[in-house]
Amino acid sequence: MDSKGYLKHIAYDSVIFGFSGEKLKILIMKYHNTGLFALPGGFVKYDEDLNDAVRRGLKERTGLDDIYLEQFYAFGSVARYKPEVMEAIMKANNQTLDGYSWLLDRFISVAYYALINYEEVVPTPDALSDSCDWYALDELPNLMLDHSIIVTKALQTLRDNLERKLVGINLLPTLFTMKELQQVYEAILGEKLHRGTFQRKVLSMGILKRHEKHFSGAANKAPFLYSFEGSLC
Amino acid sequence: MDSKGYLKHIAYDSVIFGFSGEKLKILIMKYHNTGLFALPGGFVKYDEDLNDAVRRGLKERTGLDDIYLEQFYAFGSVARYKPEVMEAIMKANNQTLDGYSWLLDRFISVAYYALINYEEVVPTPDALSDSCDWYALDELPNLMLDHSIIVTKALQTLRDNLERKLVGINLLPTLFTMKELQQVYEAILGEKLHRGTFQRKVLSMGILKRHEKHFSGAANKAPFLYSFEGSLC
DNA sequence: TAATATTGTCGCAGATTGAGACAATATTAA
DNA sequence: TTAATATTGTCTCAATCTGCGACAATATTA
Repeated sequence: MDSKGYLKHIAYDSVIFGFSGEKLKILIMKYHNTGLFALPGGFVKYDEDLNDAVRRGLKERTGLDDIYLEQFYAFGSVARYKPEVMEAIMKANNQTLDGYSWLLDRFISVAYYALINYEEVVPTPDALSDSCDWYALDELPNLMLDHSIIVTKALQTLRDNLERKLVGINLLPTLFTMKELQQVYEAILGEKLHRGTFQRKVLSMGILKRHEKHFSGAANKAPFLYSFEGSLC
Repeated sequence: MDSKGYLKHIAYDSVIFGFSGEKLKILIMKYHNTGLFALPGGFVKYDEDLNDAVRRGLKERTGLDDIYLEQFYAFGSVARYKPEVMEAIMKANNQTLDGYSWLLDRFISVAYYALINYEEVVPTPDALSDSCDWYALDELPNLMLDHSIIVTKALQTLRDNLERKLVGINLLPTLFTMKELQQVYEAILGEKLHRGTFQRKVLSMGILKRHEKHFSGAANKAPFLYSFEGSLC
């Protein structure tokens, strides 16, 4: 157990979605002096639930508790085992490899996606990285290892789950307009939706509470504000 | 690396579905002299893809290659860490623990479900178990650890995926009648479906090929036989 | 006061779904 | 040989859902 109290061979990666400027974005880390971009990830302590490990990592990266989180796949191919990548990251940080050789071993990574309110987040790098920043899905840098595949699968799973639950709400502030909610859905699905149909469908689910109108200062009729009614899905 | 060439801390469990007697059934192992029942599972070799490890295990348990297989969740709570269970199994087999202490360590288990043609399978126990047999979902014995939860989640995921793809077909022989297909769906969903509506919907998907009629010997109009047309989903 | 951009809602046509009905047919009973 | 029976293949009809345009309401600007 020379692995600093972490389980060997097991890692997690997280695809943290936010919504801003009518676009879906995710958090990406950039490692010191390597030009390497990666998903936020981490390891699991010996006495820690896998899910708790991920929440711990999310808290460190975003400052948030109580995040909407969904596990979607465990990536376990041999092809993703590239010790030279981890070695480069360690060396760029002047770390000796003593006691860290377990990091060069093979890992199976359990991937999660999270949905958060963009405005509440303070992206925070870790010791090995010099940035943790938002990137729009259509403007991602090249990601290391199989992280691009992980992002693709995260988005696909999110789309599949979108119809079952009203998860899109987790990407918005407590109060939001129908138009904002529609824009979230359009960003996730990658297609335009008909305004009337969307509103009719969402309201028919009976889980939105309508509030007083919001006078935005724009040259048009003021929209209602809504909030989510019910337990976190 | 005293773990016989397997990755530490990582296991898999498989929920292998078959259809027989109008019921959904799964394969359950019974361990020697312990009264313990469990899902078929195993470990991942150092130079082996996670998915390949599961297929290797399925081949051993069922004799089949090319199985419809879907990963659905990685179970990683600390609560599932109960070394005394594994110890009891080993002792009941007169195994010394020398060289096997890695088996008493904590494991995260990646769970898969498989859909197979019941009639093609020859259930085969492994060295530690004295049976590998079919159990109907509503007549399962008590399963060790969190395996009951794994089964529940497998069934739920299967139901969710059922509408998206025509996966139910994987539970039937190459040639089948519309009634048989409907019975598979009813067994999975746990509810009766309307005959006319079901047939219309399935045929509208355009992925079934109709063959000549099948004279069953029953006192009624002979049904058509169908086969699945297209690539394995 | 008129023009403009959105919003909230409605109505209609087409598609989908749920449920029953009826003829066709393979076998058994008379 | 013929009638009875059980199941199959298909159809129809009503109810519901969906896509899409239309129209009035309204907050601001010209």
